[in-house]
Amino acid sequence: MPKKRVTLADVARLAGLSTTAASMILTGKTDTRLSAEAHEKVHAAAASLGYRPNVAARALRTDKTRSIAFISDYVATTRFASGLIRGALAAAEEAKYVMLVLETGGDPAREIKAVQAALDRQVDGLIFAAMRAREVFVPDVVLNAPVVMLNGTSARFPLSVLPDEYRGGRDAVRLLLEAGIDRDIVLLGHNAEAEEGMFRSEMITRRLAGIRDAMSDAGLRFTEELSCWDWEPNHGYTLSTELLSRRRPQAILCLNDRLAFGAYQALAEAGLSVPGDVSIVSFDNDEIASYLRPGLTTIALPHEEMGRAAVELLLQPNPQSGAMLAMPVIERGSIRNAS
Amino acid sequence: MPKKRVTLADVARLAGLSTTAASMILTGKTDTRLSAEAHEKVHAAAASLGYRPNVAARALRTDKTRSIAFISDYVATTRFASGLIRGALAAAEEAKYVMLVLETGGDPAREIKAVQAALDRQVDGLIFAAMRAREVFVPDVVLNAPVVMLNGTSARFPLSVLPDEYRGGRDAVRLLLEAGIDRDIVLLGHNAEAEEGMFRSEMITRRLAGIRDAMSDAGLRFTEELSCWDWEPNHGYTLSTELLSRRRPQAILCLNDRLAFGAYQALAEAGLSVPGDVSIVSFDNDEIASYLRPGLTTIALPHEEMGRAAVELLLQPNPQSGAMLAMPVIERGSIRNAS
DNA sequence: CTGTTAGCGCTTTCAT
DNA sequence: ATGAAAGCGCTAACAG
Repeated sequence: MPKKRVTLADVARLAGLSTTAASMILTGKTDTRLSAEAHEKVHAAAASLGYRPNVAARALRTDKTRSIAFISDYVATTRFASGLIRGALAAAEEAKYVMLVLETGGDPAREIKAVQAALDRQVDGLIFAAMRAREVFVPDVVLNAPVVMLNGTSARFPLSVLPDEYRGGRDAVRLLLEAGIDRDIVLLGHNAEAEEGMFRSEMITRRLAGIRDAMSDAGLRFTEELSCWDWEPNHGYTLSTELLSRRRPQAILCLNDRLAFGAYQALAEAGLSVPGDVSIVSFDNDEIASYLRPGLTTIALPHEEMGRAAVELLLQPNPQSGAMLAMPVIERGSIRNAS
Repeated sequence: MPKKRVTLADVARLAGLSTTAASMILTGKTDTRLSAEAHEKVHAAAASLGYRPNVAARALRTDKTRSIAFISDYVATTRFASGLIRGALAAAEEAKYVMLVLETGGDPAREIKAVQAALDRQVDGLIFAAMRAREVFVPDVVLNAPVVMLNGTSARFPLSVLPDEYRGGRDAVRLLLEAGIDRDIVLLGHNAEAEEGMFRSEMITRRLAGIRDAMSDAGLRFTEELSCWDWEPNHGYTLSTELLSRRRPQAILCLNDRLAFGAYQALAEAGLSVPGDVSIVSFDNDEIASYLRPGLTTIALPHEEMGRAAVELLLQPNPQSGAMLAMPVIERGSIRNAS
C-alpha cells in the first residue's frame, strides 16, 4: 500500500497546534517562546506518526538541501578514489549531510553536465576531486555554492586539500639516511616531463623537490634515475631488471608502491633479498604495500583524512585557507639498518 | 554576486507566454497542441537565460527527483566497491539520474539513518549493495520506492543482481582440465564454516558447488583442501608454504586472487615456478592479478556490469526478475598446458 | 506566546 | 491553442 507520507500538518493536527508551532519546535528554533508543553506534544506527535520532513519542500523555502556533490574525474580507476570518497562520506554523515557522487572521466562535457545535475538539485556545496593530481578544470558556470578542490588545485577556487608531498619526499629520504644508507641510492620513476614539462603535475613536482632537497642536504646524489611514464608494476619490473644487470644499489627509492612492487619482482628473480641486499622505500601506502613480503615501508597518502578535510572545509562558515595534510610514514620491513 | 536563479516564470515572460505553456514545452509534453512558434520562443528564451529547472520544486509536485540511493556496507574496504559504484554511476548518468552514495559499515543503526536520509530526499529508488556477499539487512521502514539488491539478497526484496558463481566455479576447474591437469589439485581457502556454518555465504557456497560439481563430473577429487577464514595474502602464503613442505601439487585452485598472491610468494620462495612447476587458477580478477608475474588466470567478478545492471533494473518500469551475470574467464599465464 | 497568511518554483486541472 | 489558479510541504513574516 502506497501509504501517504506523513506531513507537518498531520503532526500539528495531532498535537493540536498550528503547523508554524510544529515547524519551529521541530527545527529547534531557540529564540521562540513556545510552552514546554507544546514542545512535548509536538515531539510526541512527530514520533508517533513517524514524521520525516520533506527535504524538497524545505529546500524550496530555505535553499538548503543538506547535500553536497563530490565530483571526481575517476572513481574506480585508482584505489585512491575510494579512500577519498570514504573519508568524505564519513564526514558528511557526521554532519548529517548526504553526498552525491558524480564521475566525469576528466571530460569537459561530462564535467559540465555533472555540475549542472548537482546544481539542479540545489547542493549546498561541491567538491572537485582529482585522482590524477593536477590543475583541475572546473566548468565555467555560475556557482553560488562553496567549492573545495580535493587533491588538486584550481585558479578559480582557492580552497584546496592537498597532501604535504614536499615533507613526504623529505621523509622518504630521511628514512634511508637514518638507516645508515648513504651511497648508491637509485631513484625509480622519475619522469622529466612530469617534473618540468607541460604536463607537469604540481604534486609530483613537490614530492620530488622534497626528495632532492633532502638528498642534497645530506650531500648525496642519486647514482641513477630511472624514468618511465606510467607508474605501473611492469615498468618497475623492467627498469629494475635492467638496473640489476648493471649494478646492485644499496637502496631504491620508488616514486610509488606499484613501481616498488615491480622492483620486488625483479629483485626476487635476481635472487636478491629485500631488505638484506637492497632496501626499498616508496610512496602511497597502496593496498599492495602490506601484501608484499617483507612489507613495504612507504610514505602514505592520507586518503580518508583528505576526504574528511574536504567536506569539513566545505561545511565551515568562513574557511580561511585550505588544508595541507601530513603524509604518515608507514614503516614496515623494506629498509635494512646498515649502520 | 549571488545572481538570482532563473525561474520558469522568467523564461515564460521573455517568451511572452504563460508559465503553463513554458512548462509544457520544456518538459516535452507531446499531447498538447502549442504552436511551433511557441515552442521556438520558449526554447530560445530558456537557452538565452540559461534556465535550469529547480528539481526540488518539481519534486514537490511530481514526487520524482531523478536521483537514486546507493547504500552499501563498505565502500573503500575492497576494490570490489569501486567497480560496483562506477558501473552504477555510469548507468545512472546515462539515464540522467544522479546517485547518492551512503555507507553503513553494516551497522543497523547507520543503515536506518542512511535509508531515512535517502527517503527524506525523495529518491526514486534504492540499491542495497553488499561488499561481503550475504543476506543483507534492510531496515524495516516504509519503502514506497523500488529496491534492488546488489551482490546480495534479501527476503523482502526479490530483485537481486548477482554474479553467476556456480558457472564461475565450474569454469575454474574446466580451465585446469582443458590444460590436461588431472591429478593432485589442491583447493586453497575452503572454509567449512562458510560452506555450511551459520555464517554461510550464499555466493561462496555456489562458487564451491560449481567447483565440486565440475571436479566430480571429471571423476576428480582435491588431494587437499586448505582452509582459512580471511582470504588475505598472508594466509595464502602460510598455507602454501606449509603445503609445499609436504608435497608439490600439480595445481592450486585458489578461492580468490589475494590468496593466490600469497601462493605465488610461497612458490617463489620455494624456488618453484608458476606455471612451470605449479599451475594456479583463481577468482575475482582483482587488480593484483594483472600485476603478478606471470599474470594470474582468474575468473572475474564483473563489478562494473553488476553496478550497471542494478541501476538498469531499478529504473525499469516492471522488472520481472533479477540478473545473474556471467563471470568472465580471464586467461593470463598461470596455467601450464600439461597435455 | 501562538496562529494566519503568503509564498518558494513548479506542474496540472480546468476554463476559456 | 493558451492561460489562470490551485497546491505539493514547508518556513518566515506578520498579526493577534
